[in-house]
Amino acid sequence: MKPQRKTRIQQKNSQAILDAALEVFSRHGYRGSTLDQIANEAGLSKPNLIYYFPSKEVIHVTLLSDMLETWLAPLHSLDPAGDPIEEILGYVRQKLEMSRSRPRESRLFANEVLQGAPRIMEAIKGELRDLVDEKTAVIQSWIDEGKIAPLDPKHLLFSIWATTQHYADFDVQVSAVLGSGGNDHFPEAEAFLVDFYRRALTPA
Amino acid sequence: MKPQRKTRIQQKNSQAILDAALEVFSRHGYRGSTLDQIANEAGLSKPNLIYYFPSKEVIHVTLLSDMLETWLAPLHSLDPAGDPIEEILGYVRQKLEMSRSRPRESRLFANEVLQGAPRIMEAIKGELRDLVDEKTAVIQSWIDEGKIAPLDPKHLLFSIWATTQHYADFDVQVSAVLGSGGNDHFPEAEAFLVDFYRRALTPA
DNA sequence: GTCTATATTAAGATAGAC
DNA sequence: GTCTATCTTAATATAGAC
Repeated sequence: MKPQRKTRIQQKNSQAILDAALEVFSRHGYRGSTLDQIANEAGLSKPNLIYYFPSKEVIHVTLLSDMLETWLAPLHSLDPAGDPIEEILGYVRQKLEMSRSRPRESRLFANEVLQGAPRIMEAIKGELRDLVDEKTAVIQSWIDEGKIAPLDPKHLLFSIWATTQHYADFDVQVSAVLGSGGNDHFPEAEAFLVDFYRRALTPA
Repeated sequence: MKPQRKTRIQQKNSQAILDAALEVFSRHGYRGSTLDQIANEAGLSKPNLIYYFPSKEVIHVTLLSDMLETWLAPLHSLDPAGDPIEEILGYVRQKLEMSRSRPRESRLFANEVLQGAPRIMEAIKGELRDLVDEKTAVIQSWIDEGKIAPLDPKHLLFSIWATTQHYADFDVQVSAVLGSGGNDHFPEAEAFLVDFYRRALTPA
């Protein structure tokens, strides 16, 4: 047998570690998380965990890098040739869907930015900022053509990030305020946000 | 001299500790913060800090309790007898002003909720939820009278919390994306949010 | 009221047997 | 590849001198 880059068991364990680390880091932040918790969650011993990743920091950076592409994908897909209002509403829907399907990634990112983004500032000032510049230019052109209301495009994006990620990052507060047990609040959140943004964006 | 409840020096040191703790907890979360950091920031020795507060947890809970009243004040002041749109826009302005003047409190709260709100869930399910129920009933009555657009009142509040607190909690990302050095982005944030909510809330 | 010194626990990481 | 045992450092907290 030729040597493989990773055996099946290594693939499985690496994945289990990253999944466990996402669970722990997303709730407790970097410094609030321990290798013991991660190893426990992954069903591995602490030294075995260190066999796969050389340090706590490497696990954290791996998670952040892995998620970045996924995180930016919805904004990438904003189509300059599409219908302006529907494009933006589609972006809102996709971002909310990310909060629904990947709440841990959202909280991981929120924790990192709250703490001053020490491990991800480079990407924020690079990739993210470039993409925002590109897409806000598109939104500005829609405004100039009178196709959507004249609202500052960058602050419009901030509002979309804030309102959609809120349902992942502040989930315990949302559930506590809405009551009604373990209900899924995303359908009514989507109905609200789509209606809300359509009203705000439709030109007078 | 009669004994005082607290000498002047005790008042000063207690305050210095709480201020330092707010600085540290708001950036690193509960478990990510250390008494060393707090003592250092307060200009006191670690044992001296423990002389004033019996434990790390007590300091944290004190901060959370102290801020809660301040935090809910803007929503308390929403006046059922006022002009509906102006009342809600006033609430948006007050919440944004809180993000500007008290970003550390905002981040402290965000950290706590992100981590599942272990130390504040009681207040969220009690005081906060009761107040939200009271004020969303007011907003619903405005909707029923056709004075504002028919948008789910609770999700409307979530959106206001999310968009205004975003400028405190994600400040490093906002600054990185907007660029332009150490500029104060709050004036343009206020202009955006007021315009945005006025459009969304004005009945068709 | 404040300090130095230290007890105690837990965290990140390593050594070496199997 | 995985484990037990352990090293090292740092964290919360306490004891006791001043």
